[in-house]
Amino acid sequence: MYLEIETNSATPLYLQLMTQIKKAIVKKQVDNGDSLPSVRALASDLGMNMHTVNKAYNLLVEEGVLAKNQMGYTIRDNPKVDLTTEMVGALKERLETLLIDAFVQGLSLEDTSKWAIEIAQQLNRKENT
Amino acid sequence: MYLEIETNSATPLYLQLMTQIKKAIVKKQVDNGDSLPSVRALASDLGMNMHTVNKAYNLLVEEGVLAKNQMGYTIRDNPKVDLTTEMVGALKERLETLLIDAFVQGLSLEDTSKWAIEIAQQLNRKENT
Amino acid sequence: MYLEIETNSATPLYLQLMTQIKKAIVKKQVDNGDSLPSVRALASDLGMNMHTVNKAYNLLVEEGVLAKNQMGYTIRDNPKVDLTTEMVGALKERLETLLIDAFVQGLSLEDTSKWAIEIAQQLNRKENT
Amino acid sequence: MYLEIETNSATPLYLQLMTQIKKAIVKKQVDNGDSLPSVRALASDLGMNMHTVNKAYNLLVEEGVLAKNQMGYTIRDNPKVDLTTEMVGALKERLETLLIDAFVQGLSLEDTSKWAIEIAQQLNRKENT
DNA sequence: GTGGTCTAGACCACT
DNA sequence: GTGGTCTAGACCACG
Repeated sequence: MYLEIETNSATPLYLQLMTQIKKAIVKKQVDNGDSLPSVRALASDLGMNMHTVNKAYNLLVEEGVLAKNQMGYTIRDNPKVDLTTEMVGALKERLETLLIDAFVQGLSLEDTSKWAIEIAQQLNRKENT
Repeated sequence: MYLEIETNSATPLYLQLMTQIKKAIVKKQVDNGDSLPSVRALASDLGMNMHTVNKAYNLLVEEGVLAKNQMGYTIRDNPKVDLTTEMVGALKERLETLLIDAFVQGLSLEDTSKWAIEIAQQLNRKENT
Repeated sequence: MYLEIETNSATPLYLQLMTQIKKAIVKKQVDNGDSLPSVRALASDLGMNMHTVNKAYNLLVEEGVLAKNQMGYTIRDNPKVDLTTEMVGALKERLETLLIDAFVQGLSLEDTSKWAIEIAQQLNRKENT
Repeated sequence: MYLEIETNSATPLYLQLMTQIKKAIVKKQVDNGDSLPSVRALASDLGMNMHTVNKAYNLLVEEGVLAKNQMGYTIRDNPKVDLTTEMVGALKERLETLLIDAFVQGLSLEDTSKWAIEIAQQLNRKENT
């Protein structure tokens, strides 16, 4: 599992970390039950603060993406928790603002759909690292 | 132009204001050249501070959504001209993380596409308020 | 003398008016001694406030570009007042910040010089309107 | 990096600050990647308010002169990429009004060119402070 | 300790 | 009456 973190980015490190882990799951570079590096190990690997990794892991547990046990954190792929209406609502809202931003710049629904398809294809293309 | 602001929201007021204004443009509730309420007037209307509105207005000018002259701010719906590569890149990145979040929750590309279509239809449905 | 004023511009109207009048002088569309439209007339012509025209005229008198007498304002071309060191200093400062802005964007002295020559040629090309 | 701010100047503090920082970049007193003083530190150094420095920094980020990450602001001297047509247009307009102002005072293109060369030489003369 | 957001209030420039 | 600038001080998010 390769996690790509950009130190020079305005988006918070813990958020980048969260999406990178999710991305690895979506790309099937990790499987259900796989255990993640320890907080300390990953922190030193990525050159970031322990607290930052910890925060990301804990939020992923809340989202149902990771499981926490005595030995550490593991991937929790298939048996996803049921989609709360809140989560769906939040996603739809993000989608709406994204579309508004696109439309106001003169882009069409077709343009963005095309992008979405491209991105989805890239995510389905399994790559090991 | 009805602007819906939620004081108890995690997203900053000025960002909410920006999307609400863009939404009004996309929904064609306002037209090119229409002038916006004065910074201070809107601020007191929405129960927020002048500087917050000011920030939103100025950012919208930078995005090319509003125009500014000596007498205030006006809608600039017309030829947006150059979509910077950065802007497209930023939109694509937002779309990617959105899709990752959706997929990891078990949603499919079809699900999100369906939502996108619904949202786009609502945005095209002209509503006056 | 054609004066081009852009209502939709961030630069103050009185400043636009001042440069337009100076431009007409530089382009020799008006000559020394020519009288200018009255404040009221010009104001209604350009659709702006009397105070605004008045301010522009008075500042041009201060700069030595216009002369004021009982009958109104006249062009004061050739016998320019001596260049105060302040005025030269101000021009040099404007030039410096302009060059800094250009250089920091990756432009060279040659680029800007080329522009300056083009602009100067256009200004020398006498056009009557 | 020495920043020269004049409190008793007609030009706003945040603009002065912006040009001073750009000047330091052009004079190569700072390099790509160097980090800038924190908003609050610089503010107290220069005897101005945090928000004023903040505004200058943020505008410089938009101009592509600074980069922002979680830990603060850094110099971004490198490939500025796309010079927007707007930016070029704005510079040319500033140059035109500057030339008009110069010509109407009896100065020639040669005079101003000479100044430009002097200024450019001074900017190329590396000075550390 | 870093920046981001929001509020409050003052003064100035432009029309 | 419009926005622009500056100050002051508070609270929050990130690392």
